[in-house]
Amino acid sequence: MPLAKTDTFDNSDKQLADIAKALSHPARINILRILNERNSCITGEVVDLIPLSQSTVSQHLKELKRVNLIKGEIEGPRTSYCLNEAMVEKTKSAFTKLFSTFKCC
Amino acid sequence: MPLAKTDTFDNSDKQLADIAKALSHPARINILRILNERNSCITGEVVDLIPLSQSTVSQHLKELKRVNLIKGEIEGPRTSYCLNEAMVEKTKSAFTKLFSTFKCC
DNA sequence: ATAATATATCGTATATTTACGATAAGCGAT
DNA sequence: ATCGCTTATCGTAAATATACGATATATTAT
Repeated sequence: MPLAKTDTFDNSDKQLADIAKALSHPARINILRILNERNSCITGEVVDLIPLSQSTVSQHLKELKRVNLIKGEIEGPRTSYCLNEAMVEKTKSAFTKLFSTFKCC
Repeated sequence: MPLAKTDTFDNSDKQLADIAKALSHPARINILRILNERNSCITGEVVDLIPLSQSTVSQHLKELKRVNLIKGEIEGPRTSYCLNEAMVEKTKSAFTKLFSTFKCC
């Protein structure tokens, strides 16, 4: 974003757009699905399941953590990730709310 | 996306990620709301309501059109845009389905 | 024909994203 | 103390995204 006229947009739209951004890569949706199935997962397990390098997967995890969709807990030498259920639900609500404003929905 | 290992991801996840990308800018969410309220709108009206230049707004419209969330119809010298209701509903369903797979939702 | 209007596209600058390998930092075991 | 393992971060390259002004194109009106 070169210039920041962006400040004039509605705040909740900015938040929703930001979460949409976090969901805008198939690897990250994949990661959410994995964490949902396994309840929790260390980085290495995610890396084994995603066809991307360790460092790239780590970046995707970081992005999901940035928007709070997942939580990471350090357990000795590893990090255990899991869904942040509260945020997942909040996100679901936010999308539901957006679509409910559309006449056709 | 420098390299294209992306081909190994689930196809519907790739589609959903792509739509999420289209929703990942507040201006574009704003445009969807505007088109919903007014049923249809020419480019110029959208430009007047969005704090961005004409060319930038045109790009955002193009991105929304790329994923089929909106339709554009040329009407003489103008272009009239409206929501693609079928796609809006499909998108709603896709998100609903995604979130319904999460245990917490 | 020409002028005015509307809008998409071009050219361009900057920022961000995505990807990777390499490195650093932390922990546990030896 | 050192080694091995795990993972985050650094450095970097390439691709995309975002923004703008300028321009091209098409249509309507004069």
